[in-house]
Amino acid sequence: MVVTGEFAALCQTTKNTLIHYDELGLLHPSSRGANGYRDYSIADHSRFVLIRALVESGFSLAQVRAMLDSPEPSQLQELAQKNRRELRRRIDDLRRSERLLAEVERQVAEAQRVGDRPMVAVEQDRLLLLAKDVRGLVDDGSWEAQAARDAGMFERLSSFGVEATIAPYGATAHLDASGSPVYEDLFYLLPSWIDSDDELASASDVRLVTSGRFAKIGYAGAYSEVSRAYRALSSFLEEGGLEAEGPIYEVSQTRLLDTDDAHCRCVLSVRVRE
Amino acid sequence: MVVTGEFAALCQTTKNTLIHYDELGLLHPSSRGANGYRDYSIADHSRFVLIRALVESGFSLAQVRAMLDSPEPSQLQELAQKNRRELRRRIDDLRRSERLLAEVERQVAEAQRVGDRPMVAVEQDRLLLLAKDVRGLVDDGSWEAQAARDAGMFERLSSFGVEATIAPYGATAHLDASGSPVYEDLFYLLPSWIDSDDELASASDVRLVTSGRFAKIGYAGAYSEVSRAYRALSSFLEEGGLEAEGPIYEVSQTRLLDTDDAHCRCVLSVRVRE
DNA sequence: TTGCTCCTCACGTCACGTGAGGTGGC
DNA sequence: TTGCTCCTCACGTCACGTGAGGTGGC
Repeated sequence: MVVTGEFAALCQTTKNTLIHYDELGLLHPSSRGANGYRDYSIADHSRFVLIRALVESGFSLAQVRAMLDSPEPSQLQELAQKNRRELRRRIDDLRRSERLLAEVERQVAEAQRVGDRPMVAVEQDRLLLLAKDVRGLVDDGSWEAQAARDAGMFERLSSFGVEATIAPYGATAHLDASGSPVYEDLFYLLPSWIDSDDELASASDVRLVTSGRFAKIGYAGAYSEVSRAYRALSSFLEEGGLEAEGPIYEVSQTRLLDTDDAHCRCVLSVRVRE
Repeated sequence: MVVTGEFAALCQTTKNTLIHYDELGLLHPSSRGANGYRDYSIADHSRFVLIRALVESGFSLAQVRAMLDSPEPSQLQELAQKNRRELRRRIDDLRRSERLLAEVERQVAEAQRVGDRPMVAVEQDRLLLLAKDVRGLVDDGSWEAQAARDAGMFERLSSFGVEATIAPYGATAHLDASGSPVYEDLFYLLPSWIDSDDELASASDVRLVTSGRFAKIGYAGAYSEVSRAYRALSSFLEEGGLEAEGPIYEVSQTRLLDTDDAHCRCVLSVRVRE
């Protein structure tokens, strides 16, 4: 007598699942004991494994039941083809998600590596996707106008795939007389696996920041006091006799950790003349 | 004003999902109209896309909420790593399922191609997994003994992966004086993508049927009358002056179509001397 | 007014999971 | 008797889907 618990262990599943399938008429045990105990056979195991394989291929329990109840060859063929296409789509989606998670890991590691001690490091090429009309994105005029801009930005972002949606974003800035930042362009930093060789770099809203030596400093704290990091960076340049070239890039590396103004983490970097 | 329906379209989702997330506190619209209408902003879109990316990476809504509520870098890192491993596992599973569906397609196509007209065709190498103690698998002595055999067979089968579970199965046979089949060994036909080069071929319960020319005939009907196919195959050999060599392989190609004895589809094949 | 949206309950669905209360075999 | 299983309701869960009944803007 192969009873429910034992059979569940053989099938690497739970009793509840077997009882559920029994209730649905998907898998009745081939016999019952005098005491009402379910008694499974090898044929039941074959059927169970088949059911599981189909369920994991994306069929619903109802579909599986229909297939096992009236197995028409041509219909089966059609279903298999349809589900295989669906499976391939899901595999592609999951691969994109995997890249997303890899990017999250990379960003968090980077944020932890760059502390609040300034340093000079070599950066690779970086692609910035510029957000037009910065004022409109920071302040907001009318909701309608913002919605229209939003729609354009949404589309442009999604054209880079899901990963772009957690792309680090930031702004370019220069310093005013008092050493406080004045922002110029808002941008998204495109993921490093996007190649800068192709047509992208020539798009009007994409800017390539070529590789080179950059002075960098990390900042974690309230966003309202980010200017302290700017001052620390200035002091570092001055003390090291380094000459800045071009704008300062303020990048919020980890969108995920960036939930309110009180807990902001970002990295400032500026190119230094060789 | 970017209202629920409009925002849902921008997000490629449904109103219900947005309302659900609002109720869960996962994504409150950044403001409400005087009439109670939800009003979404670009920040809400960023948050939504982030939520979706995380959900599709395998996080539950509760997990996503926890991450967005208190984003601890080290905890996030850990979660991302864990989910990435899980994702890779799921991708592998889906790829196996995809191969399973491809095998289903191949089998159904094969079953439709081999009609009930006998023919001679070249077959590639085939690997048979032999089921020991045929009598025990067909008749059954005690349930206990069968369960013990089952367990062994189950394990052996699962060692070939999920696809093996819909592997065509069958039996070898020879003909008695009246031209009816006498069965010898029960076997499973291992999927064609399993390579015969490795240690497999030397296992005691695996038999390699080398490639060559085979006489074949398909059969669809009640299993109780399968001997008609055997007789048709015999006649075909006789009329063509072909000499059979070795056993006749009776293979039920499509486990999926094989739900009861009344609707059986199988293929008979036997090697012909060159 | 018509046709469209929006809102809030409230219940349904899918594939199970989880006790609750009672029985059965060693 | 103790400790284990088994059984059958019945209700819970997760991520939404689906009307039901009422309101609001052009």
